[in-house]
Amino acid sequence: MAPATALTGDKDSELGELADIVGFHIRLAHVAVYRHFTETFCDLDLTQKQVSVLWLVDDHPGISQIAVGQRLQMDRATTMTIVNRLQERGYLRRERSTSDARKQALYLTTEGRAALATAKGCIGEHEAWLKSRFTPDEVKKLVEMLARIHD
Amino acid sequence: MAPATALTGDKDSELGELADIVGFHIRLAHVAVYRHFTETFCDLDLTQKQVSVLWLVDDHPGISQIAVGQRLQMDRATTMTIVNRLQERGYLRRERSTSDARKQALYLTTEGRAALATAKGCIGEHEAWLKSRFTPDEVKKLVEMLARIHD
DNA sequence: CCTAATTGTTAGTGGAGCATACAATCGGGC
DNA sequence: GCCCGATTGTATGCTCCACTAACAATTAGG
Repeated sequence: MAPATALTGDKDSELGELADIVGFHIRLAHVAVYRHFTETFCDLDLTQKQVSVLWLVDDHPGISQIAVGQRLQMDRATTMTIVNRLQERGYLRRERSTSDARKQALYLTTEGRAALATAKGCIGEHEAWLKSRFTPDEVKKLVEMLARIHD
Repeated sequence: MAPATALTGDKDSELGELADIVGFHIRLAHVAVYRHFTETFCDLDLTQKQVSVLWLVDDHPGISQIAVGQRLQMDRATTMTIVNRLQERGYLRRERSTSDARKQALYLTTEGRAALATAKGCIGEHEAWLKSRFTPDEVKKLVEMLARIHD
């Protein structure tokens, strides 16, 4: 091997041993997806997490904060800050649950539903960009393997 | 469907439509990996990024900051903060490159090499935890697909 | 030689994750 | 029915990561 700095950037992936680490590739893939997401969503000013929360609340009206956190792998404090932000922007509202007064029931506002609808359109493009790298079978396999990691 | 809150958390993945979004699974998998990483690395007090940088510098002594950033998908500012931290902790040092005075050449210190060696051991466990979900063929396929995303 | 591009640096902003502590509420055992 | 532990939400404060914008030094090319 060349002693040092034989890497004037002609190839893009001079990763060395690091290329064998699965977790490393997951992190890089996540960063790449995150970057593309924010680029295609600059006009909406919503993050992945925020859209996920809106989506989940839309699918499960009256869901509690803790349940949102569990499904999205966030602790209570993190969920709080995101819900706070979305509430400040008028996208969702809290109501104390009638069945369990400890819980907050979350609902989308009309504005929240509108924002989510727009976001879903953008996510369509985003997903197309992502899926263009794979056959439908590969997509299925990839999702299944990723689910094995986060479940 | 039940009108609201039929979700008392008996199943873990009541994700609804969200389950069809590839980017969403990547994010969840990343969070799960990140969490496990930090748990097994609490004694070392190094983050994934920091270890990646140490590893990369070890593989490519004299590498420039910009090259590190390119390979790890970070911009210059982010690379700066990480290199600063590692330098403050005495794990690497900067030298102005002789061939191009704009560049900083990065080298690990003895302490940095020791820290990296320890980190690699922990990463071994971490990777084993991750790979235990898959056959060797699946690991290969997964890495290959992730690389298609971040390249 | 002058201009444009590259690299590093600084400063500031915001999102996200985590730990801790506290209050309100619920549930089960007695 | 009452107390105690568990659950849920809330507030505070910290760290890390990613980004932008500006600026200085250096290099490369016309």
